[in-house]
Formats: sequence, structure tokens, C-alpha cells
Amino acid sequence: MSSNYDVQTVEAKWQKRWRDEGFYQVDPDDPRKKSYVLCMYPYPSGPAHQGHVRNYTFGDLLVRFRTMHGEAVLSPIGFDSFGLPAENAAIKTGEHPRSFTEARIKELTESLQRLGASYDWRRVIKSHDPNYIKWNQFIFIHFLKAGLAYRDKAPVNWCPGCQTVLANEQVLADGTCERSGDIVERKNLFQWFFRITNYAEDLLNSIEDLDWPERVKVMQRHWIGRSEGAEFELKVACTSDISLKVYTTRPDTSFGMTYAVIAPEHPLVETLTKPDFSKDVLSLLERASRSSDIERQSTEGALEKRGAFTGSYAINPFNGKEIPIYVADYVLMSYGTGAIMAVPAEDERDYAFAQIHNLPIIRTTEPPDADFEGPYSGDGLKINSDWLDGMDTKTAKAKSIQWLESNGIGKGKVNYRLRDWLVSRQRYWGCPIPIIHCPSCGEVPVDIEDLPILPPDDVEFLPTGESPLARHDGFVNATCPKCHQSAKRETDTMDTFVDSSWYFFRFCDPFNTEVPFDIETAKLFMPVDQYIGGVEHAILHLLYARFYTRALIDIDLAPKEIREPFKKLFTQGMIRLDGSKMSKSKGNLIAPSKYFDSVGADALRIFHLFVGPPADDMDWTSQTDEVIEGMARFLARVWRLAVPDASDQEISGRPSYIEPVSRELTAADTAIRKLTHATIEKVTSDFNRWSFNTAIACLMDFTNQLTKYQAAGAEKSVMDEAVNTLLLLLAPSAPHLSAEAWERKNGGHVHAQSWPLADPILAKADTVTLIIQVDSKVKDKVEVAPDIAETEAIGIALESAKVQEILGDKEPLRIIARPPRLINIVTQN
RNA sequence: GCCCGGGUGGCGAAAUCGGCAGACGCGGCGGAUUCAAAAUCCGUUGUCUUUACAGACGUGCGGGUUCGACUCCCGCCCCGGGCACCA
Repeated sequence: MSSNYDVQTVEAKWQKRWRDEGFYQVDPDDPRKKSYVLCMYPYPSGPAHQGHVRNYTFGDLLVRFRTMHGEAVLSPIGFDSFGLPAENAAIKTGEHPRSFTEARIKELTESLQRLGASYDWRRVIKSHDPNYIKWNQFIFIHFLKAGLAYRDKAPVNWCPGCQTVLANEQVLADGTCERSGDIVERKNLFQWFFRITNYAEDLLNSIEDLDWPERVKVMQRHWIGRSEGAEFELKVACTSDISLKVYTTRPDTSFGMTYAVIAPEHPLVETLTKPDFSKDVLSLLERASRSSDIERQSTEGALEKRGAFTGSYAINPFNGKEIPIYVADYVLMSYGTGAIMAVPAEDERDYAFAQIHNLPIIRTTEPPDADFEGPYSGDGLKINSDWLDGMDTKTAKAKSIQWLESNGIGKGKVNYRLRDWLVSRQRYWGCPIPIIHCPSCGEVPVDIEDLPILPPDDVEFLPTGESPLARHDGFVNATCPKCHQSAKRETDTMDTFVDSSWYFFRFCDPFNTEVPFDIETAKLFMPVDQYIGGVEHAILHLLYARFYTRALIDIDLAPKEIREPFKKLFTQGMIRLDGSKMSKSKGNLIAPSKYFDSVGADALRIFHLFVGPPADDMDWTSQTDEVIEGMARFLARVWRLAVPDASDQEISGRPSYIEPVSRELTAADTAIRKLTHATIEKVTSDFNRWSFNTAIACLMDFTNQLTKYQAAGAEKSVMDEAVNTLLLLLAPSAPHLSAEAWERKNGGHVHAQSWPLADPILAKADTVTLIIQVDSKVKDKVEVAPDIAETEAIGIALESAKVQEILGDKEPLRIIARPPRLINIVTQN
């Protein structure tokens, strides 16, 4: 860059000043209008990578932009500092997860500061901080008391070699343990859950009002997966009191039911299996329990449709016919009732199963054409369905539900794909679940006064996969808070998504020692006006945060006005390295620190803003360094305009610097004034619609025009206005250079200035290019007044020499007039 | 398989309401400066035909609507992402 712009010194100077002066600190009593801009807090994996830089550049731009609009912008940062990598590192190297994590936080903090990101650094939250753990556990206990947390049996991945539960990512694709190589089993163990399904309907319905990217909304809707249907009883033949509850979305097809299927984990499997068939059933059960989720749900498995006949029959209540009951792993215990009526003619999966097991197929819906083959799941008129015959699907559905209800067999039922949230993790480096298991009192929450329950430091990290907490006698042995007998402490820790489900509330009131956060203070800042993060959190984090907000309201810990935590969401694109997904080692090659050291933070920020739309993925290629160099060149041009310095201008080849003069405004001067105001308008609206790349392009163009203007001899006041405007408009994007240039030029702090306001009269163009077409092909262009009358525009077009030449004495067939933009003279059809 | 995105110069991209396709930047080419180079600055740069003037073609492919389509409609192809036995 320019000889008298020392990037390193200038950037360090302003970073220190912003921090020391608390420039971006906001307090509850701040008189300015409050707003809240938040980037998803990062997992501290070391120094920032380019993904972080991209994310935090967008966030910082908005914080500074809105601050210049006179708002008190709450802009906090924190660290999602619990999680598996620190624990794995501990197993490998022996370093304690705490010191490991704190070292990574230090590195990441330094990167963020070198980026020039502006935060209220007093408010930093770390998930592993005892203060945060305390309120995490406090909320857990309140959830438990409100019935929102419970303990239940759930199938988990169990490694018989390691004698422990494995996380899904520790199970390899072939269903073996990544550590011991043993075949992972599915075991039912007690786990802690949050009752997110209580809120399924509300979480679903509220999606429509969110100002979020459509695709994220679609993903959440799909994840919640509401379906309407019926639940009813199938009596088991030759028994008096046993019946099977099934769920279907297609009760209208009930007359086509030719068999029933129960999940391998269904409680009635044993009862229904007749001795002659137990061999087949048992081998199926064993296979199902051995196979991992991945295998069981793979596409190849779907073709096989593994299943076994139980020897029992059920009675179809609609026609009284007996149908065989099978056990098959294509039916999941965790959805609906874990049992289905199978209608092979109208369901693909049932059809495939029926084909393999030679079961009858009866159509109950007329397919669109007579020779239709295979299962037809669309709508149509009912056939082979007795009293439903002739009805359309919708009517038949309603009628069959009515029939079930009036005969006391079943009822209409809404089901969700969404399951309760399993929060237990058999891990050390997480927030301990504050529960004591007492032999006489059962599960007892720790007394609030005893919080936080912290994981002990003196533990051993062994590569067994078992949580060190479970092996630590001092931690495990406790006394029951109720009866004071000796008891065992819960050794599961919480899913780290719990930590991130309410941190945005804590940011509002991070020093509170009485409650997780004060409701009134939270009300001042919440909801988050703009939330920014990666799409990878489109479902889980964002859904859990929405659930937590509702749950906290219901237990009177959050303001009831804030139903949705994130008003607006922006999901940025991913960064790819030469087309492939970014890996850690590859990512290091393009480490931000390398660019901070060479071109500086401003150039790297401008690059991320300029390279393309923020929502799009971007490829980091071999050309990228050259583009970044180009950004540094642009900033150098701005610097030379704003801080003209004789010694710097003497570089040969460059046009010599001409001191601006005061004079009556010429046409060229007025044109620059107009350009200045048009630029304010364009950049402001581009920032507001997240079109940062075009805003930067516009500023580059403005800079180029000003450079030419100055070289041609500028007018002083016009040049002054233009350059000051340029620095103000650039201040959110390249904060260091703008601040330094502003200080040298005008004194004071550019980020404390008001955002420039465009004079609408100046910003408006006084001529518009009228496009003159003949048969939709451009033949001529004329500058005209923006308010030109239609007849006048047509007149100009017809008089055009070009048009005359083409038309000759032909009469135009018709003339399309769209003044002041376009006249199209049509001569042929 | 289903549901979303996306496909525009050599490259990243722009075109906000159906009206100049390619703003801005990278790279390339030419020039200035220099003993020379680097750096910097200026000019130029969609493709083809043409000495030129100019003309033709051009937004994944095929159709359609329209005076006019990157933009709207129908049918394909390719790439990326999400979900994936949810009854």
C-alpha cells in the first residue's frame, strides 16, 4: 500500500482505541434506540479461519452501520467452549480440556480483534465458565420441575468392547466402533430428554411470521413434519383383550389393508410371536438390534424389506377380515405407535414388502389410468371399499375417521416427525446434569444453592470412550438433598446445543447473580434484530433456541413478549477450497493471520464483502490472493485521495496531484456533487438489502471518478464533500483506514459521525438514456429528461437519423412507448 | 426417491418492476514511468465476420407467452445442499 500508510501500525492503533474507549459498549440505560446484532458464537477451535472472518465481517459491518444511524447496538461475542474436540485432544495429548480450550479462546479472541470487529468485550460468555454452568443447571432444574425435562429409556449406540455408549459420529459406516472395531449394538438406556414436542404445533405455526431465509423455514417445517391421519385399534384374532394400535395418514385406504407390521422394539412382539415362528422373529430382532441406524435405514436395506411373520393375525375393523401380523425393521418404534396397517397398493414401502413376502395387493384408489402399475399413493376415487366407494380421497378420509370415532375404534390424530430432544451425553467436557440418584427418593435435583455442579479437574482421560466423570468417586458419591442418605450423582453432561439455546438472553444481562437474566433487561434488547451464522445450524440450533425461548417464558424466566428469539436471520454461504469442502489442514493454508500480516484486515474484509453475494458459497482458488491484492490497491487509492501527501504523490507515472481550488461550480463540479449523493443513496440501500458486493463496487467506481476529477483539477468544497462521504460510506467496511484518514483530514472519529443523508434532488439523475429500438433491436440512444412526455419521446425516436435510415418510407406498424426509458418501433409481425 | 438453491465473458460477478446483457474487480493485452525490472498509473478486453464503417451471434438445452425474456410459463440436462423407510 501507499508509502505513508502503515497498515500494521494503523490497524493496531484503532483496535486498541475501540477497545480502550469502550466505543461499542452499550448499557441498559443508553438513551439511544436499542438494537441487537448477533453472530452465532463460535466454537473455539483456534485462530479464526476464513469462515469466521466472513461471518464476523458481515456482523461488524452492520454494527458500525447501525451505530452511525444513531442506534445503541448490542454487539456481544462469546465462545461455545464445551464440546468433543477438547476432550479428544485430552485423550490424545493429556492436556486438560480446560487449559486446551482457554488457549484456543485466546487465539480466537486475538484473531477477532485483529479483524477489527467491534464488540462489547465486557459481556463475553464462555459456556464452560462456572457462572454460565450455574444458570444452565438452574434452567435444567426448572425444566424438570415444570415437566419439560424427563428421564426415559432410549436406544443408544452401545459398544460391547468399550462397555460404553457411543455418539453417532463414533460409529463407522459399517456399524463398528471407531476405537475397538466391535459391532455396535442398539441398547435401551436411561437418558435425559427435553419435551420439545410439547411445542411442535407452535414452533411450526410461527415459522411463517419469521423474517428468515425461505430455505431455512422449509427445512424447519420439514423437520417438525406434521401429518394428519388416524390412530385406531386392530383386534388381535383369537384373543379377547389384545389389540394393536396403528397410525395411518391414509385411513381412506383401510379396505386395502392386507397385513399389519410392528417394529422390532414393539412391546407386543413377544406376546404375538407364536412358538413355530419364533426362530425367524428372533433372528430378525437380533439383526435389527445389531444394525446401526445407518445400516437399517440405508437404501439397499429398503429393497430387502427384512421382516418375519409372527404367526398371529389381526382383524381389519373395516371389513372384519383377518390379516397376518409381521415384524419388520422398516417400521420405526419412535414414530406414531410403532405399528402400521399395510396397504401395499397405495404405499411404496408396503408394496415392496408385499412383493417379497407374497402378500395380497388390493387397490382402493383408482389410479389416473387403467394400466397403471405398482403402488399409487396419489388422490383418486375409492374402489373396493364398500361404503367408501366412489368418494374422493379427501371425503373418504373424513368419512373413515368419522366411522372410527363413532364406533369407538379410533380417532383422528396429528403426528409429528419431531422427537423429544435427547440431551444426555456420556462425556466429561460439558455441563453436568444437576441430578442426584437416591435409592429411596429417586431422581432428585441438586439444591439451587449448591449450583454450579462443576466437573472435577483431577480426572483421567483414557481412550475407553467412557466418561471420566463416571469413574471419579469423589464426583459420583453424593448425599441426597432430600433424605441425606448416600446417593449417586448423575454423570451425564448436557448436549452443547443446550448451552447455545439461551446464550443470546444471557448476553443482555451477563453479570446477573440472582437469575439467568433479568426479564426487564432482556426485554430492552430482545429479540435479536439480526442474527447471522452458517446454514449448517438451520435446523438444530435454531429450533432448539426457539424451543428454549418458549419454555423459558412458560416457567416465567423470560419476557412473554419475546416469543421468537431471532427476528431476522441471515445465513452466509460456505467457503470452499478449490471446489472441495474445507478441511482443517487446507484451511491453514489460507489462514487469516497471513493476510492480517500482509495486506491488513481492511483489505481482507473488503475482499469478503466484494467477492460475491454474502449468501452464496464461495470458492477460494489460486486467483484469490490476486483479488485480495486488488482490494488493497483500491484502499490505497482511497487513502491517496483522502490524505494527499506530496512525497507519496511523487511516484513516477502517476498523475501529479493538483490542489483543489475554490471557484464557481462548473458542470464537472456539479456532476461530482450529484455523483456523491447518488452514491450515498445506492450504498445505503445496498447495505440495507445485504448487497455488500454491489455497494463496494459502487464505492470503487466513486473512487475512480474522484481520482479522475482530482487529476483534472477539483473544486475544493465539492472534493471535500465527496471525500468525506467516501470515508463515511467506507467506515463500516474498512474501519481502520476510514478512521485514520478521517482523523488526519478532519480530526475526530469517523465512526462517531452520522451516516450521510442523500439530498434527493441531487441524487436524482437529470437525464435518462432513452433507448430507441426498431423491431426490438437497439438502434439509437438519446439523453432525455426523466419526465419526458410520451409524444415527445416518440417524436425524438422517429426523427433519429438511424431510424429514418432503416424505416425509409415504411410506416411503423405500431410504437411501444415506455418513456423515459424506451421506444420500440415495430415494423413487422 | 422427495424438497430447496444454482447454471451469465478466461475467472469472481452485475442487471432491485419484462426494457442498453456483462457494472465493479481479477487475469490478459497495449502504453506511460524506469538504464532495466518490480511496484504504480493510464488505456483496452464477450465471441465471430470485417482493413475500416458496421453486422451477426450470445445468459445450461428444447419449446412457449410477449413489440421485447438472464428475468415469466412448460419440458429436459448438469452442479450444489437438505431430508431420506416418519406409515
